[in-house]
Amino acid sequence: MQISSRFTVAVHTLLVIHTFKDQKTTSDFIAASVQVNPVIIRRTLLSLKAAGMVEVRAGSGGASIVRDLSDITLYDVYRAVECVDGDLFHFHENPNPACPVGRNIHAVLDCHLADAQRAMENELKKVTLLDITRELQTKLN
Amino acid sequence: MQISSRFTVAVHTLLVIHTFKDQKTTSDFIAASVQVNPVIIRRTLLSLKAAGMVEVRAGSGGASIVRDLSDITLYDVYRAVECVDGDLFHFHENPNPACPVGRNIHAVLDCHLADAQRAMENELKKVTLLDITRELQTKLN
DNA sequence: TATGGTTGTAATCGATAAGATTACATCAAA
DNA sequence: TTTGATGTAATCTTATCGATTACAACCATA
Repeated sequence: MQISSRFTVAVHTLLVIHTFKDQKTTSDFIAASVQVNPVIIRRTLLSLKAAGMVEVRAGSGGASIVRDLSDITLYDVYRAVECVDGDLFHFHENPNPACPVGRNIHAVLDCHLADAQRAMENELKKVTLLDITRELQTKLN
Repeated sequence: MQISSRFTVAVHTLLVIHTFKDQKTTSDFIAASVQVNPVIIRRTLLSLKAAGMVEVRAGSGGASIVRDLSDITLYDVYRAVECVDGDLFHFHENPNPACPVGRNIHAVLDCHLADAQRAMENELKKVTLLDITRELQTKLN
């Protein structure tokens, strides 16, 4: 199983808003670049808005980024749109407490899973949208 | 979306086989500890066998670990049972090449996603089954 | 203020994947 | 040969994602 594309869609969305900040970046416009349904983009924007990253103009249309790009990490975007209830690894629900292994499996495994998840998240925290937009600019030249 | 429970089920399975190595660890026996259907355990064992970690006695029943515990990392188990085609993050399929963002989104994002995935996997590589069994033994005392 | 384009949001659909379960052929040892 | 396991296919349920349709609410502007 994979982490859903909501994350990459959200990053793409933010990059479009930034790149075309002089135009009206409607959900249809963004959807044309991402090539997903506009409703997906609207839902993505709702999540990003809830996280305080963008503002969306209902009625007139368009979205803008309202936080400094250097203050938005990939991790922030990941958390804003991904439905992770906190745990990356799904644990089987009912290990048998009557068994010494079942009774202790969580105690011996949880910390290692948390370490792995944290390592992944820390990597995402290292990269800001500013970094990404600069890399994008380099590609465009 | 989460990584499936196949991974934690597989680790649990290996721990049961090791902990009860003096008994006949059938799929029913293991399933009773994990509390999943025995067929799930049999499929898990098939994967672990394909990865050269266990041998399973068809007919007579039971499974054994056939590699040194210090030579089996959590990452090995993860790869053996998890259907990851390689990528942890699912990328939206068709970014629009006619858009400067769509055309370059992979170029600017892929390496960061790979870094994050690698960081997670490296953490899993640090932990061996020997470590886990020792921690389990500590809990049991 | 009437219009038209846009957002917010619900509802439905199809696809995919996981795990549960049933069934049974195959196998190996007693 | 009987008995208890494994190997494996098939089916079912459930959950989630993304696509899609539909429409009310919204707002700038003509």
